[in-house]
Amino acid sequence: MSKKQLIMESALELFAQQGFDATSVQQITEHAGISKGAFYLSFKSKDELINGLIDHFMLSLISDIDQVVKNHEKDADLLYEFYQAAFHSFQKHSDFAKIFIKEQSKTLNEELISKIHQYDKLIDNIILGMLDRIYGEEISQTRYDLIYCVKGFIHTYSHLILFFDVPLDLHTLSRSLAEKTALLAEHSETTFITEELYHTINEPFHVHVTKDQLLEMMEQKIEEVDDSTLKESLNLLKQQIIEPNLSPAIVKGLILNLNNHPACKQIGYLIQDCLDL
Amino acid sequence: MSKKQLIMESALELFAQQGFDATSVQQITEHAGISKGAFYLSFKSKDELINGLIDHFMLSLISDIDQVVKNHEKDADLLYEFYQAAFHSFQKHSDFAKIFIKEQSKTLNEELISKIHQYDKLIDNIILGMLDRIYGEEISQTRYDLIYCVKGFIHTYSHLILFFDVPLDLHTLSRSLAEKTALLAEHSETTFITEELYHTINEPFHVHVTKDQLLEMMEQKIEEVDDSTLKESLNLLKQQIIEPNLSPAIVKGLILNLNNHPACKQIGYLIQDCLDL
DNA sequence: TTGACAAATGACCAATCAGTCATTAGTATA
DNA sequence: TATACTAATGACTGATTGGTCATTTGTCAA
Repeated sequence: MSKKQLIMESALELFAQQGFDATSVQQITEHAGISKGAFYLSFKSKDELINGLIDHFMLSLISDIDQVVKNHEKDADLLYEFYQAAFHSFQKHSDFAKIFIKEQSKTLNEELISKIHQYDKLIDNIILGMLDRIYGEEISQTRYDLIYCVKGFIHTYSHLILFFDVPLDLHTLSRSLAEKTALLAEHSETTFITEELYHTINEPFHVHVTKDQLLEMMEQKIEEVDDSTLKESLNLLKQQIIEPNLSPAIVKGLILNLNNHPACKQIGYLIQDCLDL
Repeated sequence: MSKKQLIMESALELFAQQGFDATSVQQITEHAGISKGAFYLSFKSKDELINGLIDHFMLSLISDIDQVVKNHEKDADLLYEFYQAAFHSFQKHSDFAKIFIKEQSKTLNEELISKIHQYDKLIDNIILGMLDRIYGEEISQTRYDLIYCVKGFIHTYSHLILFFDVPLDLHTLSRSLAEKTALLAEHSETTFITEELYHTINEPFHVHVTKDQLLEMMEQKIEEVDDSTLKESLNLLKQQIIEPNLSPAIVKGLILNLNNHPACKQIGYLIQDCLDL
């Protein structure tokens, strides 16, 4: 196991117990059995560690669920499989899930909040895609409300899984939530979250840039940056804009890479906008 | 406004923005326009302030909702009225609601966590009482699941109200959630949270305010209020708690006197609880 | 054995924290 | 005006924080 991984695992455990702020770098290094200096050889700050943890586990969680939803053929069981994937992933990475569920405190810096918001949007898109696939036009009036209901179900029941030490039957839980979701999808009629409201909330920035302008800006940015991840992400996204051939999850991940770095955040938004995500 | 109230209001605003840990006593006193020493004349520690805030607003929130549920006669509109009360209370005390929704971080000490857990149970009881009243035996298999669904709905939609600066139509929201809740209550059949599981999680719980504590609070309130009706009602109820001798109708009337005044609503709720009404 | 280089250390720093207390300001009574 | 008292102040303390860096340790090839 690399030193970076060792630190991440030690930190995750402590963060889940105490939260980000209440866990000192000292504690992390003691728990990992290394010195404070060694920590700063792997991460240039505590913030970078937190960022790394969130990126790592969020992408893992999202790709877990995305894969299940994408690979499942029968629409009949899809809701059930979705909830199963989500709760099993929560159980597998319970330390991270604890942080994800409760630590939305504004203690975090602006950058982190926006990052979490972006991941939240990714999850929204997975849920929305699933619901549209199963119910199509039937839920045109309630699709955005349904996203919120699904997330609400997951949130409340996650508390049971994460914060109480009771053996639970996730199969029954997933079946129960699939039944509830289906009931709402098939019979609920009142619209609260309109298309307009949803987009007001989720896409506050909208600057129109042409494709060519954007490609030129990306080219320039590729020259500017040093980080190889950023360079590659930008190159791949450039290809995607010229000729789309990557899966949405990959594209979204690449954009998140950009959003990690303040210098690339803006261009990340523009690319996202251009690719209609 | 008393110094204590001034500090609580200043602190609440900052806590809502930054969280408990990230807000220093220094910041609070600067924001309130007083010195650090003056803070410690009103509160013996930062923890005492946080405890006071949670007690004050939680009781306010709970008694608001409880009163609406108890006083509403027509079962048909009850769910709607419940959601209306909850969301309006959230909007009224949005700073506290923000803290309540997100700050469940374990940064808090054990005492606080258990306190929040107890308040959560009070809310559960209000919701359960309401659901039982409307649906009775019909939901015997799903009543505990329904509590979690209702709380999940409130949680997700609260995000919209609290963290985005968009004008929202709470009437439509409450109607929409009442419809959804009714759908689940009438058609959902799968049981996940059994009676046994529910009680495993929520170990038996008793009145969290002792008689002596309550009497002390009443004494204090008697000093505070000007209105002679309130003073007399409080005095009579104090006697009733020490030695019951009034008829139930009179007691109920006295409590109603208290509930009419915002400043006494909370203590009214506690007295009601203590006298087993 | 030596020398060169990277890996790792922990004493140290400035900043910030909750909480204290000697001092001062303000006010009411004599 | 003088006295007595409370309310309020803010410089201070000791503890803790994230982060640094001169120093030591470990590991090679020569």
